[in-house]
Amino acid sequence: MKPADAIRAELGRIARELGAPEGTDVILERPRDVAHGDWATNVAMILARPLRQKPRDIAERIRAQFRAEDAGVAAIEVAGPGFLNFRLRPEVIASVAGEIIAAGDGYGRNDSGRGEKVNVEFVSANPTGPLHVGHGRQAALGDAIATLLEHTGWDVSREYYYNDAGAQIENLAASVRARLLESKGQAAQIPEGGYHGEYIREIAASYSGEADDVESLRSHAVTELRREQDLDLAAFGVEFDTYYLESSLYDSGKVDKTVEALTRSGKTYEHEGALWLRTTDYGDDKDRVMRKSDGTYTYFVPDVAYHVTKWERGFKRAIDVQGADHHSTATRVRAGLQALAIGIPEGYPEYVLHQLVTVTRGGEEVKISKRAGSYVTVRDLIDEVGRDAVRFFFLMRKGDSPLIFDVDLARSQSEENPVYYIQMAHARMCGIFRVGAEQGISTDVSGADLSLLAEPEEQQLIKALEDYPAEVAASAAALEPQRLASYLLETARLAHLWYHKHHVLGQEPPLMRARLVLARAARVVIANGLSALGITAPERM
RNA sequence: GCGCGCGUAGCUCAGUUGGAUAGAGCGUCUGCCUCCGGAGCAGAAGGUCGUGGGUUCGAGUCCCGCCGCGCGCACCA
Repeated sequence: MKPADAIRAELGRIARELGAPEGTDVILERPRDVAHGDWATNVAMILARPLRQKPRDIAERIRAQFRAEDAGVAAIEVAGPGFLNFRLRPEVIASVAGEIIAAGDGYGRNDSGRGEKVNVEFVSANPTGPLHVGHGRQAALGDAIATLLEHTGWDVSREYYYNDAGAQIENLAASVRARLLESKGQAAQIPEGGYHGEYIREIAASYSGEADDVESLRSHAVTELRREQDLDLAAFGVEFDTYYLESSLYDSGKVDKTVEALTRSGKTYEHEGALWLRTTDYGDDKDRVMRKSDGTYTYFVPDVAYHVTKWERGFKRAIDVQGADHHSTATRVRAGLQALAIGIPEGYPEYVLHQLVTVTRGGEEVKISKRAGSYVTVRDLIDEVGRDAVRFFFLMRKGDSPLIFDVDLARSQSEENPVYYIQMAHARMCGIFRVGAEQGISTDVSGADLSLLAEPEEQQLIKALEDYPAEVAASAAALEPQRLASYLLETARLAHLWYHKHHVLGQEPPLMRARLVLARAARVVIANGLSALGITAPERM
């Protein structure tokens, strides 16, 4: 049993004896200030009202009844308005390092998802051009969220939705056709809303069919762009389980079926030749058109049909990662799903929205790339700063904030660059074992006496390592990878600090063995954390 | 105008779902370091958490108003 669990159990026992109401949560917190001990609880303050006693009096009674010895507690103090602060015996703290090594790659995982299916949809770029930086942020976010869910026991399916039907694809085909004709010396113009990037010329050049065969031209263009996007994703190290084509929703009649079902629900009406859905019944600020007066559907109808398939495919939970410029779709899609009244919960799907990305170089905003013309591609970034740095930079800020991607910082191989700082901490821990092996030192740590890990830097580092599973759980539950990123930065800082202050190799064998355990435990946590974020943990830099 | 989001150190941002004296990096200043990798370390200065109310033992965190910024407001996607 971990020290914290022992304390929690003992507090629970006493709380019951004092007559605490059923279901009283005993929460242990890591105090911000180390002067407040290793663990603290506010349970006495929580109990003050139901027990009708002063918080400090309750705290005193808990302290008196606490079996400190059994729980590995060295001292308990009552502080402030009624906090109970616990100080553990150093060897009890140190013992955690051994458990971390034993758990290895599995350290930090839990099964709170109970193996239930969850669908995580992200990127979902239209096949009309290379992926841009916003897609990169989505790819990093979506993939990390998916991995975090896997680490917490969910059966995750990564899904990519291709909007391969509709007006923009026609524009794409028309744009390629214009470049094709142009290359043959004929006058042609890219249509309004068409695509102007260099890649359109490349697609035109690789097309061998007739310019007037629009069907063939369109399919060629989509194929080429899907291939290109696949290469971008491969370079980023993102793999999807499913690619879902919008066109298949039309082909299979699912769109028509959805419209019929919505019409039957009585939530629609005809107005000025169009078919409307009463999305205002579900919190929208105005009703939305489903079928335009020209007979075609607006985009959100296939979106609703698409999400119905997620539900029917057995995903009781679905998460959509999207740019914040799409936030209005959330209300509409949910409204459509509710109107169908087929048992889909109100908050389905969950949305993780992220703000825009600005790329800067030399303090100036970068706006264009060679191939795409009007925007920076994710490939530009990966080529320039590497996959790991791109991923980390996209994950270190919460999605709610706009993100400034500083290319110079991401490239720099110094401690100013957070991803290098963390990877370096990992490499250093590995370096100890590498150098040890070179010097012929046995790095066998069996039977190490961990009570020798008593230096303040060691105790602090171990406590941080002990917090890793809770950080993973919190990060996954909130769908916020940046929490884990912050945690890793702090843990790397503590690892660097320890490394510089205390040597491992060259110490008396018992102390060295204990410190080797700590070095390995730190390595395990940093490696597991980086892996949860989709970032590699090199053994040397 | 309406909806969503965001205002925390000079800059870039964290902030353990409501806890104790609000933190980190960069920058600035003062020192240190022959080392398992100097891609280093110790310390200092720096704050009315946009603003005004409210909720309660306690608010950066929750609620309301106001100010500022971003995004969205099509029978586009």
